[in-house]
Amino acid sequence: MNIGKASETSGLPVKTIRYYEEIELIAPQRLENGYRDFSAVDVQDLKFLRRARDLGFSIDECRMLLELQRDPARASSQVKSIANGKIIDIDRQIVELQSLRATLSALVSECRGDDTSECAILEGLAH
Amino acid sequence: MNIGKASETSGLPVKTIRYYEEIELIAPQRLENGYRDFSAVDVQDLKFLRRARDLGFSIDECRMLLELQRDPARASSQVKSIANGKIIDIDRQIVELQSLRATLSALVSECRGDDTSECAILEGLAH
DNA sequence: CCTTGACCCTCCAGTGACTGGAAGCTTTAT
DNA sequence: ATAAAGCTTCCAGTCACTGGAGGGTCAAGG
Repeated sequence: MNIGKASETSGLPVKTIRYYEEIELIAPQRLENGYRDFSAVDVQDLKFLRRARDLGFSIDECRMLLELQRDPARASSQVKSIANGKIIDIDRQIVELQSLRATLSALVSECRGDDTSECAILEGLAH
Repeated sequence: MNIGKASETSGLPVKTIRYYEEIELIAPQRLENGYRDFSAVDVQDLKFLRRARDLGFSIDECRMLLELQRDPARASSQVKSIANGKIIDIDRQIVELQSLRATLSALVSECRGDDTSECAILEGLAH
């Protein structure tokens, strides 16, 4: 299967797939004409990568997860701890965003938002 | 005031301040020896930038906000609409993160996390 | 057989918002 | 006089792609 089809099947852009090869996440075979030739396993890996990226795992985390997936002697506890770390990250991000939202929202509610120049938001930022 | 003091007073790293000059967010004077010389207004602007960045505004948004701050004929409605746009962005991000968290959390709860290789998380990603 | 268009290839540059480091001034303190 | 700290510019790297130039390959239609 060449790269266009692999892209369509995996849902990853062609450019991204080439990039993943460059950083050695995947290593598809090459045909005599130089075209990449994706096996069923390669395409599986691409799908795996897409889902893991969508879930917020970094490329390095994806690399670890992929290695674990390929390792028959893995312990599921290793995978679980990576995933738990990610959940903690996400929770931290959510808390931070909620705090930003509260601050912004307070500023906005104090700003009249008319055609005069007085503005509580700018004042709040200049503080 | 030279850059080290401006950094200390504004809370922005020296490198960041130089970068802000490069992208023309600020334009401090220069002394005869080539050193940047920050006025009180420059330092105010730096503080403003730090707070706005902390609140999640992009550099381009900060540029708009700074221009509005400097413009005595501004309408507070312009500022308010930028801030409201940012709140909408933040809400979108929060929703997305919550959804990721739910998915991850469901996978994690199905994974035994022991020393066996069977792992619901990897299976979920491979799907 | 030729052409057209859709693929594929590599390589280079740019994104956002910095950050690190090298190489070389100037100033300050001892 | 010298050493340390602070300043300057310029170049490269970060993360995870993305866009484009320039060129080779392949399948279908005339």
